[in-house]
Amino acid sequence: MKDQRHNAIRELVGHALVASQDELRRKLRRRGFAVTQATLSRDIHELRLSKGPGGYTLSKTAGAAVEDNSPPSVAEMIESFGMRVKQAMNQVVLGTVAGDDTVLVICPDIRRAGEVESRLRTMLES
Amino acid sequence: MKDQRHNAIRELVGHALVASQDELRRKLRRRGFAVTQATLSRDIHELRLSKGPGGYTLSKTAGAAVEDNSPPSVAEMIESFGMRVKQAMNQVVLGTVAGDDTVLVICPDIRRAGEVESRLRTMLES
DNA sequence: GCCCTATGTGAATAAATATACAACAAAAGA
DNA sequence: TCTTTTGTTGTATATTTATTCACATAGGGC
Repeated sequence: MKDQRHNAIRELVGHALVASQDELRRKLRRRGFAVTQATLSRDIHELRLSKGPGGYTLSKTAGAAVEDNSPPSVAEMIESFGMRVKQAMNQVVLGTVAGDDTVLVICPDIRRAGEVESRLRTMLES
Repeated sequence: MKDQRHNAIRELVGHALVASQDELRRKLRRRGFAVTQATLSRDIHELRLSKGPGGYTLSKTAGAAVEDNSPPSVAEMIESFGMRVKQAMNQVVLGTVAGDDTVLVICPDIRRAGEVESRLRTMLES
């Protein structure tokens, strides 16, 4: 019975928008499968379905994804502030694209500013 | 801040397994975004993310989820440069103790400078 | 026959997610 | 400036989904 029900679920989510498990339950009942929401929660897990803006769908690829507890990287920070790096004389400017905040790194001399800029670019590329 | 938070969310779900909105909330907090689950529910809807066996993902493509040879963290960088955060009027100063380089964040106004300082401090605390 | 283990299920409930509403702030008009 | 409008967010709560527990059934070995 379970395998048939799984097929019916695949069929349903493939052809119609199914927005919740309770909706799925009602649609299945019309096809002769009378089960509870708890069972459907388990079915959805077994079928590895995804729920998104278009309701439940068969998941395309199971992304492996790794655990991440690390503090934010420089690249992530600069990215999240939407910044770009540019050197001007002895200063390195991290200006926002939208133009709100501007970050200025003031160095003792031009050579040092070049080093800082290069290092920041390296960080951003990595 | 909403756009930047959205970028951070995209970044996070692309690189790490995010299994719930509360987990996402904790990870965002380490990046300086302190918001509630309710806000993340709205963000996820706006970003049209899907939730499946691999946690939240961008709807369009299944993220490749690469191994993480991560760039240096903000905390590490600021720490390694021996910097301290301080707000002065509409500016936030990340000054080196030894006095070589000085980083200046220039904001449109004092309130915004307060936000930036607070966000940087949040990043450093976590 | 009995006992044991697997599996499947529902009811109740825990956990996760969405939303109504109020407060507030920023932007737009007057 | 003051007022209005629009957008963002948190709190509290409603809704939805996952899980725990108990029970039932099917099959295998004795």
